[in-house]
Amino acid sequence: MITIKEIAKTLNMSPTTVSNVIHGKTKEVSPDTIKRVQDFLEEVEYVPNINARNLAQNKSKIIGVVLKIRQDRYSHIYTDPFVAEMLAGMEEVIRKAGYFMMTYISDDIAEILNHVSTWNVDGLILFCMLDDDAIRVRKKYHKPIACVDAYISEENESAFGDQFINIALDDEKCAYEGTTYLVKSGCRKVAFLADNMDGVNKARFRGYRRALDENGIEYSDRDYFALRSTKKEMKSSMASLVSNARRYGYDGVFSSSDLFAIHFIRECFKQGILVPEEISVVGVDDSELAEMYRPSLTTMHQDIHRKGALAAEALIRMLKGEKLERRQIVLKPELVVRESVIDFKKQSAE
Amino acid sequence: MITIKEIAKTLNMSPTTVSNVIHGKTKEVSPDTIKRVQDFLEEVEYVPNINARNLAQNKSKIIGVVLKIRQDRYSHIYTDPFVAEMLAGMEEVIRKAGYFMMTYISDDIAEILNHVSTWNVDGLILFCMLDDDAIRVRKKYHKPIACVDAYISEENESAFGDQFINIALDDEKCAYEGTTYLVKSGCRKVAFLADNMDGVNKARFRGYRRALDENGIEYSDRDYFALRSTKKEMKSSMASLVSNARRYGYDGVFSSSDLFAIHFIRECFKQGILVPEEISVVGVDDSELAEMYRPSLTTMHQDIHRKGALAAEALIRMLKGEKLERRQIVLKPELVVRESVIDFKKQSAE
DNA sequence: TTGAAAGCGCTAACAA
DNA sequence: TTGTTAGCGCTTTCAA
Repeated sequence: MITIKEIAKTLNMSPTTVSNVIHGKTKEVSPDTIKRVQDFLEEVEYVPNINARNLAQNKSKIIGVVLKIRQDRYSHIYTDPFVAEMLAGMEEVIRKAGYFMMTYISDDIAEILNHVSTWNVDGLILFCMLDDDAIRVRKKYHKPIACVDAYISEENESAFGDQFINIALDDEKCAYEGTTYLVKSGCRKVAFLADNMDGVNKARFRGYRRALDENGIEYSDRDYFALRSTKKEMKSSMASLVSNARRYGYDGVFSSSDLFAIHFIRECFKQGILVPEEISVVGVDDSELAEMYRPSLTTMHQDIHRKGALAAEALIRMLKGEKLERRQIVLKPELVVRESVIDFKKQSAE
Repeated sequence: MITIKEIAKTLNMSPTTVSNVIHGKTKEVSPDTIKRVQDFLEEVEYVPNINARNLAQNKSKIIGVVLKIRQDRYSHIYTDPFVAEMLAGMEEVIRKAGYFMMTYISDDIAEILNHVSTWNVDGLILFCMLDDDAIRVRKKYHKPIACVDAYISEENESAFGDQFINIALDDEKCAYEGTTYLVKSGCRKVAFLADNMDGVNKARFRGYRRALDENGIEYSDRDYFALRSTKKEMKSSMASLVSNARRYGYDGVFSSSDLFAIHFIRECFKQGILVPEEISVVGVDDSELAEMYRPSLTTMHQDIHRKGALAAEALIRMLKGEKLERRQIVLKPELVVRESVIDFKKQSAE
């Protein structure tokens, strides 16, 4: 690889001039030299050494995407359709803006911080982070941060300063509408399926409860179908949830993700329970799976690709020094009716 | 961020000593100084500046994963379950070996080479590359390369030198066994579904043809179901393939991927054709979708995760200076019987 | 309009 | 056992 210094020597000029031409700081360079340099650069196929550049400029052009996740989860995080679609959205934006995406998977904040600071990462996208974790990152990392689906409590809001944005979904509404749809379709005993009660699911649970309340349906603790989603336990856990659903006569399930919804339905068929005839299911996400599956999933659509893209775009705007108007963008979910919820009219016609 | 020089000054010693301790070159350092340095490093939470290190050592600790792909494909490459699983396999190995993974998506070899050389990438994993493209990369890039699913012709073999390995599947056998299974199950008119005829699919097509030949089934050009898999055309293309299948009385399809198989089946149901009762389908990959779908897919299993991991492992061994015994690793596919092929016994019992 | 030179943080060859 | 120093390739300030 040829260096600027060598080029300068061959062309009989100083490295400064060459560097200036490369960076288009061309106001004070004669058209003649510009041409000479540019031609030569092409001829020798000059490629800058990013390490040197980063060192000199104290930056990296890297955007770190941090996926904090328990290592024993059912699927590797890349194969989760939601994550994949989100990453896809980010990747495109980041690449087109001339940055590089570096994903980092870990459940250890210290490790993450370490990584981020050795690479001198210019900006961070945090996914699946809880309050305190995000704060720990912010305390040590003073460049722009974009979160996806974070739940930041009021008291902590201020700690984040203005180099910060959160892209979220209106989770309460999401579950409220999904559950309401189930009830309106005739379900009387509706479960809430999720594998944790963190920020996102806590909000969804609230929405679910509100829908029950407003329709005069009583909630009992048994209605929360707590899935164990580790590699080892996922299958057996799902099996026992489904058999519970049968035993106690559930006729509807609001699932906190399409992925779980599909696993649930699959297990239903295995146990001889028909979906949607005996149990109706509503998912969340409308990931690529939802339309593909059979029965196709009735689900709360969110534009995952856009969510990723928005996070990346906002981050890049911050990197350019722009001030963002908002610290939080909340996307609206939308019900997509497909086949996994019982068709009320059809049913009553029989 | 504190630097080695600063640390040295505070501790009243030279940067070299500090650097030596950091790197465990501790044979020539007194236990006392070692302790002092280590304690201090912890105290100030020293983190090396990778850019500086890379510059000085002329390396990067980055492994580039190049996904060469047409931009207009049906799904973004991250959301392809096969790719996701492969990346997952790579990521784990790369991270645990102390390297960093940087994915790069492009269909422009020049751009890829450019990227690789600015970042001074230590090793490369190439996916979905054709012969000549891989050669173009090799010509400019002289560090270790691992390919996944490349088809290198004999004449080109030598051009790659020994810093090279290819991880492949026995594609001919894969299609041969899948097709044979369809025929043995009673299918008489079997189509071959794929969206291109590149290396992998060419080999699979050969296997498919051989299976037909050996069972005395004649092949006609119409039996190749050429799917158009761009975003715009995928759906309509699949629809017309399925209606063709019905018109000409196909009773079996060997699909070059699970993903396409599922889309095919989905479209069958849309058009009122039953799978497997009227058409049997065999896929390839056994990606996470296969088991999840309904009917679950009978498919040629390959260990995708392992494929990714193997590529990464081989690459890392090359980076460590080991000589590999083989230039090519060929994985064996294995038939996994599920629900998408007609059950012969059941059928004849009726 | 162009050039000289210092410095980014780290490593490594060599000297002490 | 420890220290000095040059240099990795690029940017940038300041001088010419």
